[in-house]
Amino acid sequence: MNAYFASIEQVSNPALRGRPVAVCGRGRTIVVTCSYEARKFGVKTAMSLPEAKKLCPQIIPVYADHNKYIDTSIRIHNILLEFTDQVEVFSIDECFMDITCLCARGKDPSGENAKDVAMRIKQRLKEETGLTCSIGIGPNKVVAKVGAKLKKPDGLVEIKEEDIPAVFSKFSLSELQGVGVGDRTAQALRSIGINSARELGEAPVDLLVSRFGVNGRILKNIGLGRDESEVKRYVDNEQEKSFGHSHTLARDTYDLNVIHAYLRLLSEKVGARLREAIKTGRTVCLFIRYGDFDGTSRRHSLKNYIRTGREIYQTACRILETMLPLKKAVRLVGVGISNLMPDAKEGFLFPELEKERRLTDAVDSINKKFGEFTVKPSSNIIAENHGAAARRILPKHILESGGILGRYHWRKRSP
DNA sequence: TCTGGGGTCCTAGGACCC
DNA sequence: TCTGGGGTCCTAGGACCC
Repeated sequence: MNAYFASIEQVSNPALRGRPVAVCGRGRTIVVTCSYEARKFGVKTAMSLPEAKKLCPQIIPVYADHNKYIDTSIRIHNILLEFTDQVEVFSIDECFMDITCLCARGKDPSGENAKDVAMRIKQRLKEETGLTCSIGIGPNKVVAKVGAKLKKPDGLVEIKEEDIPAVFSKFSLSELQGVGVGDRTAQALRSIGINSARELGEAPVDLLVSRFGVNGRILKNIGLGRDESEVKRYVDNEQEKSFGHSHTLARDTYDLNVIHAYLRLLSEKVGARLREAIKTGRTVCLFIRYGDFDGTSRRHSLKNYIRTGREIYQTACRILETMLPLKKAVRLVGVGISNLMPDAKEGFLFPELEKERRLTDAVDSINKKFGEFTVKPSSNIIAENHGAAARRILPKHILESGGILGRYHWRKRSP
């Protein structure tokens, strides 16, 4: 999809159409995606918002609404599934499709070729969602993906088998970005004298394997525009293996109260995601990024599977203790859970746990109806305000509390 | 007032088991 | 007193993707 998040915002809010829009986070943030109107001013993804404003003072920042983008993606998948069940989800705004069976290819002179099918897909997507996309057609996924990058927005590029060597021989390494040759790999390749797709394809496989391990062989194939992997069927797309949330603090801090408050908030988010997916997990990961951008993560695996924000928070706190005292001010905290298992939803032996399950179920159903964090632990207010005032108002035991309804807080604006 | 937030996969080394 | 070999699981950390 083209300028995906920004385009969705423009479709859902007519006031944004034709105007420079930057979808971004809250606080110290960057441009996640920007509209083509903003790109004309030189605004790019990953730029800080102040930087973007310098280039384009009239830019309209819009706070990213991830759930909206996921919903749109699912609508797009359903449209693609009208064409074939071989729809492989690659990212929130990219899919591979195997349309071989849709192309009559010579058998029937009046039949469709790949470009006809692609035009129909583009048209359907435009009608149903108002969004444009760029489609690349090729004999394999690597070639199709490179093709899709060649013309944006609203592009359609076909690279035929016989044209691959000619097309790829023109590419520099940076044109292979997004196909498995990121910045670091490109840098490493340059350091061993490989500067283009052609040189990558011609490089001895032993050299690449000794430098890049299992990826060495894949890299050589990318240089040659080769890819043996199949397009997965939609039903065979893999389930998520982990959930996580992270947040950059308004200011770098050593204040453990602030850090704990954010850990609690993030843990609640992760727990809610986990329960929505009807899963439990047993490995909690804590990620800290310091003011100098140096980052570190630690994990801890539990014997039992957990499902609540409180349990995730408690585990994250234990991990945090192993990282104390803080050597540097903290810029970002992140909490994740992995080692997932389907939640059997069976009853608990202990009444306290059963009570907590009923509590989280009730909170989840309220939040599902009225919005995220309509009901939440009181300690979350601290993170949301991130101010000394909130910290003074709330006693320590509330910060550390969890799972008891009386200590949950009703949001003022809630219905 | 440079530098978000969501993920996956790979590797190396240690602990532990049989 | 000396001490193999196969395997799994866990963790830290790096690289990469959008």
